[in-house]
Amino acid sequence: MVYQEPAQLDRLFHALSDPTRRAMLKALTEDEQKIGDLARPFAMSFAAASKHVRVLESAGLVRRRIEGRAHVCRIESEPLAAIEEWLAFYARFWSRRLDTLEALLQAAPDPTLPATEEKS
Amino acid sequence: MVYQEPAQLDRLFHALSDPTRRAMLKALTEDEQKIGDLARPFAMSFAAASKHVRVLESAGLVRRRIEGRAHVCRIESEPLAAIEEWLAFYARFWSRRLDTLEALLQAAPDPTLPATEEKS
DNA sequence: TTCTTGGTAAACCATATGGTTTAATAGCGC
DNA sequence: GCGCTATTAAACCATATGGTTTACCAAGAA
Repeated sequence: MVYQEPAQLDRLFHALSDPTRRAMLKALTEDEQKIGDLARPFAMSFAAASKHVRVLESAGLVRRRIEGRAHVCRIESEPLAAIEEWLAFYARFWSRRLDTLEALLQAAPDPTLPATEEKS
Repeated sequence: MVYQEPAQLDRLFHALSDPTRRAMLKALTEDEQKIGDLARPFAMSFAAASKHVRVLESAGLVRRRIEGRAHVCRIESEPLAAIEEWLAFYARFWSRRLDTLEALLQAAPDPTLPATEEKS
């Protein structure tokens, strides 16, 4: 069960409602990034970017590891499964979905993870 | 293409980040509801509920039809497909997903819609 | 030790959000 | 028209959000 209490969904959706944060998340799919790396692309102060990271962190979407003076961030996409789950309930209310999802299933048996339990 | 400009995703995620609004959305899966119906379950003023509906509406998740003095709301779940699409990119980064999705695909060939184009 | 770098903390600011209450508007029943 | 019902509008309030700036602290480099 990926069930998350409502507050967790709140934080999750809220974290994703900002384009900067979504961009950061995307950047993190490339590789781990230091806070500074994450901040650089954006026209905002370092401190602001740092706050964004914290929001992502508190939504569980980012994990932070401190290495010396650098804070290294890693995407933690597990929480997104909670959204998927939430979405599932509504899936039957739109049509295009089946095509989309099916494509997904075909598409990408995770190339990055060590092929965990992929549909056995 | 369900592509939505970033601002649309912003509005979408933001609309969903509030538990009241998610509850309203869920209520709307049962049937169409007047604003008053939507408001009733919540410990808040009518006006407050009305504002929530507007947020859902501006995210495209609810459509409003005026019938006499009543405003009748209907869920518009199409925009959720945009989230699904956004999520798709990250899907490969978590594992449990495949099981979940597959279950979904089996589960519910939409019982409410007139069997549109279901995977031909 | 001193300087620079990577980052947080704190104070502050403008605007957004979620709520209230009190009008005001429009449609139905009488 | 008169009053009740369904809803919005407007004014207001407290708190949250997204940003800034300035200080501060820890870790490498010189």
